[in-house]
Amino acid sequence: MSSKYVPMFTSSEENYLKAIYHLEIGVDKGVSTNAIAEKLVTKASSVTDMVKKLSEKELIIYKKYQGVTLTNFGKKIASSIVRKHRLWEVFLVEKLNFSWDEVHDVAEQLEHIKSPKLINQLDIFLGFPSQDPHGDPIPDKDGNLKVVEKSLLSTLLKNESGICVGVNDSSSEFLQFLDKKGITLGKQIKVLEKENFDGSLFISIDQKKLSISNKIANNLYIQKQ
Amino acid sequence: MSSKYVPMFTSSEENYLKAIYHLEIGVDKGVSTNAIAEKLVTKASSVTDMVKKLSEKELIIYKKYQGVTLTNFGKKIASSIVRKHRLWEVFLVEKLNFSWDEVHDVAEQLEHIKSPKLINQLDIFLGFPSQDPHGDPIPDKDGNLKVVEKSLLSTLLKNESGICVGVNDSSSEFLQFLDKKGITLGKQIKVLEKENFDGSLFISIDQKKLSISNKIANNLYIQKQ
DNA sequence: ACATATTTTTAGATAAGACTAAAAAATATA
DNA sequence: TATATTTTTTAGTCTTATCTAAAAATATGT
Ligand SMILES: [Mn+2]
Ligand SMILES: [Mn+2]
Ligand SMILES: [Mn+2]
Ligand SMILES: [Mn+2]
Repeated sequence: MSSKYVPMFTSSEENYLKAIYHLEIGVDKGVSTNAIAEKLVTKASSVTDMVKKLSEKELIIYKKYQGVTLTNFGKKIASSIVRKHRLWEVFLVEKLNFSWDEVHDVAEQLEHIKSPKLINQLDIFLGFPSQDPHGDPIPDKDGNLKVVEKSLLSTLLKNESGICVGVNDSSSEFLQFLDKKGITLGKQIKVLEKENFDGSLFISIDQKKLSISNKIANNLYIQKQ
Repeated sequence: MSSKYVPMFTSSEENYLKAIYHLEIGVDKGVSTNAIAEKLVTKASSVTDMVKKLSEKELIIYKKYQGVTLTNFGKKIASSIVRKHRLWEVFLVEKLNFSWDEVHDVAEQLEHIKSPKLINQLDIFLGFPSQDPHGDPIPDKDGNLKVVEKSLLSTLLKNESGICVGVNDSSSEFLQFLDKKGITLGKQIKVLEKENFDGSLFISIDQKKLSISNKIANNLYIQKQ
């Protein structure tokens, strides 16, 4: 009888790994203590303590004052947490009738449940979704992401159009704002006018026309057509 | 990522409340420190500490050396944890293809997820089940249990029969043993012979006949016919 | 280059929840 | 009733994860 060694980490350790995972995307330097502290709404001194522990466990590379980087091992753990988070979000929306602005806080709890079988079966039950309700990709078991081509709505020019495929900000305020305007994933958006002085857009979606600020356009991902 | 959910009670507090809830069923005295310690696989001194805290929060009545009793408030919290535990067990078996001997440990984790909407929607999704996979009743939102008439198989006499409706021991060893013998909830069992000297039974289930020990018969609930 | 500002680390404290060992109270037994 | 045993509580320690305040290192600006 062979039993596989499954490393156990505390929820706190997992949250730090996930924060570092998100923060190191697209940057080549180490992730700073302050950046982690800000993301986790904690103090820099707490981060220093935890970062020493994670380094001890070979989950991250840490040298004093140099910031941190995930090791391959750390990446594996972090992406498995992200995978769980996003699969649970799909479950909540698809099966339990949650709206996309209600799922995040619950998923923050569910992502720490330890059971390989649970997450495998959930994946099967949901039909192997590749994206969560916010259009973010769900890592596979090996941590690989299916990268989808997407651009910010703000990069569209006048008379160009695209399909709404994701959000940059997934705060419930922003998501509820989008709901109010009838902007949901999958919908087509066409830019009818673009104001130079403030970057605001006049767009059409469904049969409706509306204007949206530059801030909105900077937080909405579309797939160009 | 930045939202900090402040739970009303910690997982540890909830586990103590649940343990007391189960231990005080059918007894009129306070639940002893040692009984709680044994149930939670911890030390009596730890129990004393926690019991003081729960008493402070008016979840239990505690007087030194007298054992503890849940207050109505404590009962409400405890039964809501049991409700969550059992609903999650149903979910795992009905939707995720877990077998009844695999669900308990995962449900021990899931029962501490804080989200009233989650548990309401889960209840709807599962079709308002009244029992968990082990035949145990699921408390409603107010903590009320639908009491079902049931007896131990060992109380059946020769030539009497009944429907298998629950287990007294839900350890995975016992449940796997039942699986191996083809004994699952809903099946009819008839007592063909009853040995006086050791209490063992010779029974029929489906088309098969088999003998089971008194220990088994003492851990299986049936509804008499 | 050097003073200033910012970032990061250290030192020490706190709180929750567990433990061990020993004291105190309750219970059982002779 | 006196003694022995068991149960429960207390006292003190440990670990994890936080915090504040202060020191040290790094980055910035003139
Ligand atoms: Mn989320
Ligand atoms: Mn998401
Ligand atoms: Mn259970
Ligand atoms: Mn059960």
